[in-house]
Amino acid sequence: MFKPVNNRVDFPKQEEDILKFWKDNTIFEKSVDARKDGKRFVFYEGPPFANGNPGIHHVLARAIKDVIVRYKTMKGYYIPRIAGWDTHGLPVELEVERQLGFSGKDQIEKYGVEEFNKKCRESVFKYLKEWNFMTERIGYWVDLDHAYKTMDNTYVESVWWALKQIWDKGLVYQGYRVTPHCPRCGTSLSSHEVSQGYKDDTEDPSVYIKFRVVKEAKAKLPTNKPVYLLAWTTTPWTLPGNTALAVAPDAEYVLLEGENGYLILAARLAGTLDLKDYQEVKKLNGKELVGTEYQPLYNPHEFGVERLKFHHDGTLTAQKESKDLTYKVIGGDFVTMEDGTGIVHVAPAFGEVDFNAGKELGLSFVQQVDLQGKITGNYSFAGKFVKAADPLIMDDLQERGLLLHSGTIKHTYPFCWRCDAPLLYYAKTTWYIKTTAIKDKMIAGNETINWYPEHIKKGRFGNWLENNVDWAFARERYWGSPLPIWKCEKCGAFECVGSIEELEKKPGCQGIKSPIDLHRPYMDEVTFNCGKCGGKMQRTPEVMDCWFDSGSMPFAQTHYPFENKELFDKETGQADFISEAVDQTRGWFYSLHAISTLLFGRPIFKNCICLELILDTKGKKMSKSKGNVVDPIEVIQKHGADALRWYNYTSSPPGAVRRFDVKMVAEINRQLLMTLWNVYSFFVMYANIDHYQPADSFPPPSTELDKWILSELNQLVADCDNLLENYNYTDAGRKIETFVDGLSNWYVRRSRRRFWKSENDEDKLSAYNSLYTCLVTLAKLLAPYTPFLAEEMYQNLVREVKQDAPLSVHLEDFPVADTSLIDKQLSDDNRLAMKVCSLGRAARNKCGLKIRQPLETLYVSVTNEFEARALERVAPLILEELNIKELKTETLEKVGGLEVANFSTVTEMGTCVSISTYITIELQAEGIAREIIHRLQTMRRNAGYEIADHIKIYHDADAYFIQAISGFTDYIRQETLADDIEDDIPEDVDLKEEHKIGGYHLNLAVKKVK
RNA sequence: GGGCCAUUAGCUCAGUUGGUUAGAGCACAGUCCUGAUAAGACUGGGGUCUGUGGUUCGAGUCCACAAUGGCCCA
Repeated sequence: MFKPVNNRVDFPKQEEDILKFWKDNTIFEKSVDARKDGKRFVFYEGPPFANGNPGIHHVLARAIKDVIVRYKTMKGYYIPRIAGWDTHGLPVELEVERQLGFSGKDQIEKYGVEEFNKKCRESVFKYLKEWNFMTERIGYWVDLDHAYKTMDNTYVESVWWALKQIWDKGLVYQGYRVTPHCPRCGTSLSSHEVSQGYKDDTEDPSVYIKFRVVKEAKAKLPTNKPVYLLAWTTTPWTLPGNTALAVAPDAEYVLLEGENGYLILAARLAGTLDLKDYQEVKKLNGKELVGTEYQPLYNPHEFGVERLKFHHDGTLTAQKESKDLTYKVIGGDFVTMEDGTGIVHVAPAFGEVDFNAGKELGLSFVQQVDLQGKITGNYSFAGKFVKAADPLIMDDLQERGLLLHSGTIKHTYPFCWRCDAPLLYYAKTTWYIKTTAIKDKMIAGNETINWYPEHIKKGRFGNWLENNVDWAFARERYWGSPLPIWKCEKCGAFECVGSIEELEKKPGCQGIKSPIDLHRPYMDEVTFNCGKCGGKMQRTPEVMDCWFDSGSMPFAQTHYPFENKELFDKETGQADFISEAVDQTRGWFYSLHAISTLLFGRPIFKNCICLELILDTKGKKMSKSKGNVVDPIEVIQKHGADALRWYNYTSSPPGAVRRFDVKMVAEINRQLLMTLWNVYSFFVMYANIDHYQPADSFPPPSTELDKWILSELNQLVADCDNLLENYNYTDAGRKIETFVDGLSNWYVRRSRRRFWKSENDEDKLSAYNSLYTCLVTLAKLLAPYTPFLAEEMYQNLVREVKQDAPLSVHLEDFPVADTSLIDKQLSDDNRLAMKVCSLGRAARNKCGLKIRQPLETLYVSVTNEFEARALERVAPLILEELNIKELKTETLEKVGGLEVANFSTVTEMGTCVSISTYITIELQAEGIAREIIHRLQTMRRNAGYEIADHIKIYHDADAYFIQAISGFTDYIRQETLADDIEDDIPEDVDLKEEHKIGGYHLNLAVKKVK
C-alpha cells in the first residue's frame, strides 16, 4: 500500500518536513560519501559576502550550482563541496565605520586598529544565519559546517604563499602610478571597483583658463599686449598642479586679438566659445607653439608646496626654489579637437595621461593635494576638500583676470562604489602584480574554458583579458590579509614572506604573539633583521585586495600547500564547474584565472555558467533604495522552494536578463507541479484500491498507449541526460514540462477507463506498470531540479513498497534511457491522434454538439496509404476521446466537400475533419445515458463517497428517460459502481437531487451499499 | 567613443542547418469536458517578428546600417 495522497497539497509545508528528513538522516553527507569510489567532479563555491540579507539573485546562483552538482552526483561523481565566505575588505570596514559613526581613516587610527579589526571580525557574520537559512531552505547542498573563511589564519597563510610564488617570479613591483583614489576611504581602488561607480550626468565646473605666455618659441607672437594660451578643465582643483600645456602638433591654432590681450586656441574649437570681442590675427601650427614658455598659475614655491621633477628612469626628485619658474608647451597625441580648446592642461600628479607625459618629457610634478583630498600648502584655499576648493580657485583666477569663462558641464564621472565619494586620480606608489606579463597565457587559457553562454569567452571575458593592465593588488586599509612584504628601514630592501614558519625563522624575528593572528595590527608589530644589511625589517602597511583572497580560494580553502598538498595537486586543482553572475567576469572569474595562470600556468576552471542580472517586473534593477527588492524567503514560504528553483531553471537561459515576477512562480505551481502531483495522486488512489504492488521488473507493454508513453519517457531521459551533460538545464527542464503535460493530458486522460474498470486484467496491470515507471523515473529526473517534490514522490512510490531501495532519491543513480523502447512511429501516430482530436473538438464546437453526445461517423482526410494506416492504429483513441462510433478516411476533397447539412467540417494545416451531426434515436438515448452518468458522478462526489464505494441508484423520471435508462442500465451501473437501479425513491437515501435534462424532469437519489 | 547581449501577441518566452498559413503559457471573452486534476479542451480577439536596405527562388532566421533597452569598458 502506498501512503494516501491528498491532492490539496501544501508544498512549502511539505518541503519543511523533507528538510527535516534529510537532516535527521544526513542524506546530503550520504549522497556525497556514497560516490567516494567514483570519479571526481570538482566544484568551487565562490565566497559571497555575508554582510547583507541574501537576495533573489543569490537564490538564482545557488539553484543553478545545485542542479548541476546534484545531476553529476547522480551520475556517480564524487563531489565533496564546502561553502565559503568572503570576510575581508572595504564593505566590512565601512559597515563598522558606520556603526561607530566614523568618516575617515584618522578616526580608525585613533580608535585603534586592534579594536577596529575585532569589530570587523564580529560584523562579518551578522547575516550568516539568514544566509544559512536561505541556503538550506532552497535545498542547496553544500557543507556549511566546514565553510572556509578568507580571514582564517590557514586561508591567509595560503594567500601569503601564493603571493610569494608570484614575488619569486619577479612579478610583484612597486610603481608610482596614477590610480583612482577614494579620498574618504583613503585608498586606491582597483579598476573593477572603479567600474562599479560611474555616474552619468555628474555636474562639474567647466572652466576656460588663460595661461600667460612669457617666452615664445617659434611662433612670432605679438608683444604689445599680453598673450594667453587658453586651456579648458573640469577640475579646477588640479590647476595648482599644472606643469605643462599640451597641443596637437598637427592641428591648426589661431591667435585672436582682444582689448586687453591675445588668446591662442585651436581653430576648430574657436567657434564653440563666445569670443565676439576678439578678432583673428593669424593662424598658427601646433608645432610652432611647442616650447613656448608660460607662467604657472600658482608657483608652488610661493605656496609652500614641493616641486618634483621626473628623471629618465621615472623617479622623482625635489627641485630648488625658483621665483621665475616657467613651464613649457608640449606636443601630445592625446590632445583631441572634440571638446575644450585644443590646449590641454597637464597635471602629472592627477591623471594617467598627464603622468605618462611627465615621465616621458621630464616635466615638473606638483602634488598639492593630500590623501584625504584636501589642498595642502598655504594657498588661500588650503585645507579645503578639492571639490570645495573649486569655486575658491575660480574666484581667485577671476580676480586675477585669468578666467575667461566658467560654467558647468554634465558628464560621466567615477565615484567610490561603496561610500559614494568622488574619486580622484592621484599619483602615488602602490603595489602591482605584473599580470601583463602573463596576458598571452591568460588569453590562451581562456580558449580552453567552456563558457555558458558562449559569447562571454570572446566578449566580456576575452575583451577584459585583451585590455589587461597590471593588478594594483594592495589596499591602504586595515581589515584584510596583510601584505607579507617587509621593508628594511635602513637599506630599503624588500622581503616577501610565504609562510608562518618562514617568518618565525627569520633572523632576529620579534613580536609574534601567541596564538598567532595574521591580521593587523599584530603583523605590523613583527620585525626581523634585513638579510642584506642587518637593519630592522618592518612590514609594509597595506592589506591585500579581497579579490586576491577569493581568487586564491581553490587552494586556500584547504590550506594548500601546507596541508592537502596531494589532494590539490592530484584531484581538486582544477574545477570542472563554477557559476556566478556576469558581474564576476572582472571580479572572481578574473582573479581565479589570473592567480592560477600566475601560479600554475593554466586555467583553473573548465566550465563556467555566467548568469545575468535579475530585474524587477518593470525591467529595473532591484535595489534597496528603489524598494523593489524581492525577499526570496517570502516567495518560498508562499509558493515553495521547488517552484522558485524551477522558475530559475526554465524561465530563461542563463545568459538572458530576466524580469522577476512572483506570479510566474505561482504559475509554475499550477501548471507543472500541481499537474504532476495530481497524476501522482491519481495513481496512488487507484493503485491502493487495486492493491497494486510493483514488481522488480516489468514485462514489455502490450498496449499502444503504454508503448507510446514509455517511448516518450525514454526519449526524455536520453534528452535530459544529454542536455544536462552540456550544462543546458533550461532546455532539459522545458522538455520535462512538455512530458508532464503529455503524461497528464493524453496518457492518463486516455487511460482513465483502464484504471477504473473492475477486472484486474493484464491491460490494467500494464497501465499501472507504465504509469508507475513514468512517475518513478520522473522523480529521479526531477531530483536535481525539484529535490523536495522528487523526494516526496520517491519516498511513497519506492520506499513504501521496496524496503531495500536507497533511503533517498538523492542516493539513486540518474535514470538511463532504454533506447530500444523509443519508437518514433508511435510518437508520430499519437501526435496525429492529438491533432485529429483537436480538429474533431473544433468541429463539435462549431455545431454546438457536446462531447457527451455520441455521434455516428468521423471523416478524416488522408493524402496517402501511409497516413491511412497510421490513423487506423490510433482510431480507438480518437473515437473514444471524441465519442464517435466510426472513423472513415477519405481524400481531402471528399472530406472538405462534406460541408453540407448534417456535417460539421474543420480544416487546418492541410488536414480536414468532418463529423456527422445527425443524431439517431439510439444515439440520443446513449447521450442521455451519459448525461445521467455525469449527474450521478457529481452526486457521488457531493455525497462524499469514496471512489470505490458501491451504491444504489433510485430514480423518478419522465418517460423521456425510460429508454436511455433501460437501454443502458449496465453501462450506467458500471460507470457509477451501482449494484442496482430502481425506479422509485425511498425515504432513507443519502442524497436526492432534482435534475432537468432537455427540458424534462428527472429526480435522482443515491445510497451507499454497506 | 568602444565591446557584448537583447528586441517575436497586452505580459513571460519558444522558434533547429533559411523552406507550407510564425507557436506555447498567462491574461481577456464565450463554449465544452471532468470521480485524478484549484487542472484541461475548443473558439475568438490580439503579430507590419523594432526599422531600413541587401543576399536568395524563398528571410523571424544570414549580412550591413540604424533605433530602443540592458550590461560592461573608456
